[in-house]
Amino acid sequence: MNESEKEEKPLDFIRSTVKQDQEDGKNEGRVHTRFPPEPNGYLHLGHAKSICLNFGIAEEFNGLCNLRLDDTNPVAEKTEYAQAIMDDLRWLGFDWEERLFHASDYFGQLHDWAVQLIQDHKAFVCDLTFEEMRELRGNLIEPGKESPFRDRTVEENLDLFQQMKEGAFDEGSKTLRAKIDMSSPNLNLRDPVLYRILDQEHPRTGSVWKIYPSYDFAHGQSDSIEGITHSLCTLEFEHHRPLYDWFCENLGIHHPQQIEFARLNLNYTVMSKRKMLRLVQEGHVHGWDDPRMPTLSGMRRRGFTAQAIKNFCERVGLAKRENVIEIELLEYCLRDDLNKKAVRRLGVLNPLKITIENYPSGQTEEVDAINNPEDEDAGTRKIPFSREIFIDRNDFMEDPPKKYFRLAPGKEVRLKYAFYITCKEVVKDENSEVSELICTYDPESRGGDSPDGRKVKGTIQWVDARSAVACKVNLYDRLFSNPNPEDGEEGKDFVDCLNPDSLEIVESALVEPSVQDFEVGEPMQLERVGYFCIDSDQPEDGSLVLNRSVAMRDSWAKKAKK
RNA sequence: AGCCUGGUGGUGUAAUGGUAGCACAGAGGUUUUUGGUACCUCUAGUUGGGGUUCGAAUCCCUGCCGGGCUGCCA
Repeated sequence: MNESEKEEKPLDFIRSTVKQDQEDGKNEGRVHTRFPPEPNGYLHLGHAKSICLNFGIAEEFNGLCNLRLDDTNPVAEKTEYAQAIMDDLRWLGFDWEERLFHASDYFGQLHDWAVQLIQDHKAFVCDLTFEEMRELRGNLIEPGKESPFRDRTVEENLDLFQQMKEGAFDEGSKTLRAKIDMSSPNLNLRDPVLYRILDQEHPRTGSVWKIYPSYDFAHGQSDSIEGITHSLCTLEFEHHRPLYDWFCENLGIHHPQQIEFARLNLNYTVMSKRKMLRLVQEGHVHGWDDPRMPTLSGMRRRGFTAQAIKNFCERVGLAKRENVIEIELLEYCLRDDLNKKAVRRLGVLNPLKITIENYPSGQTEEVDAINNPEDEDAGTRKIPFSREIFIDRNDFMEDPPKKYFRLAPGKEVRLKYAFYITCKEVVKDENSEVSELICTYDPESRGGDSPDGRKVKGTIQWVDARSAVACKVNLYDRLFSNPNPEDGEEGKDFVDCLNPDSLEIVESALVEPSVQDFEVGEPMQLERVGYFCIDSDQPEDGSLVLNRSVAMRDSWAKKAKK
């Protein structure tokens, strides 16, 4: 991309702000963002949008982006998740260099700031129970009432807070709260909790802390400590911004700018960690990396490329309005990337045997096949061909409709890269199912052209019977049958919208021999069928399992449906 | 109900007072040894009503609709 093209591309509202700030010399022209996941689950496509935004902006504006694990709640957080987060980020291709941080790195500083607020008469220790606090908070239309403990002396607060820290009190018996405004229309400002007592081992700090800061008390300050300039988050934090600002101002520390954007929603799926956790725990899917999951690990296993995901994140755009992206855009991005990258192979999902009666039995030859018509550098390969082959059942019809270009009694088709064949006879089994086709071939048509120049409209894929490799294939479809499982009809749970056919297993497909040489996850296109890769979970007997990443576009199927 | 926030083709996103554009989806076509890809054409939009203005998606007023907010989650 040259400079003028860069100029012309319109900036989203966040980039416009960042650009303006940089030009105005705000933060000395520095741009520093961060990606702050909580290690309580796996990263998903929604996170990818945020990742691309934060790392993308840092790169575009000559800045930096930190990775910060927001580990303020040891109840739900695990190192397993932290590890997976880093694996996924690296796979996507982003590098935080030496800037891996944890909110827990700042527990000491956060504690000192809490003490500072107490000394400034801006925070107090509260003995209210969970229920009492909720009652006094008021509601959407009525102001709250102040806690009876709000006027404790600084000394008393300091002493109590110290004891909280030392573990003198039971979990839930006391909190440290900010003194802001119990009548604020923004409920987050009604004396929010800064610290709660949690009798919980922390994955990083062990048992040294008995109290843990809340999100509101940790996030902005963590940003501040790291010198973040633009703190980008999703819309649901909009109501927290006044609090974010309040802490930075009242503590007198560097004040990053929080900017909110709309999170990503995709139809036919769910995009919340909580819901995904349920899918995993209740066994609706086979784990966080189930290829039907919108997690990055699931998508990777399914055969998505990092590039396809990044392209998608760029195309979905960025704004403040709620959005639901159509899953077709995701599929488009995958096909678009794979079309350029994936080498082509031949395979049949549903084999139908063909005997070529005029081909000498016992003879085998090799035909040349192009590895990728979109990439000359991918070269060619040889595929074995002989008297007995298999084609896909979909490519034969005994009684074909008009404009059906594939094989039918008396019709001629081209076997890709090989010969023209003509169907002479249909053999049926005892159930009158088609069990085999007897065909003839045209020896002159080797390579797929005949010297007489006759037109053969249909070209189909095939495999040689003797050398083909059997494999199992997982065909994945959308996880939900409802476009918006997140808010189905009333009383309807999102798991009721699960698509019962989201996984179709083909037990005995046949592929050309070289497919065995692929590595796990390496993309291939089975011509005319779709994009596939070898599953990461391979059976111990050495047999092959393929995952379908996405089917080819199929305009014939669309037409035939009408 | 109160507060906050948002409304541009089916979906998403541009245009910030001057020709409503792009992508995906949909329809049709050309090319093709993948009914793929590529290419071409078409369909389709400013939430309603007032106002300001030579001129409004854009500014003002008002209605309507969507989303968020009453965790010691993040």
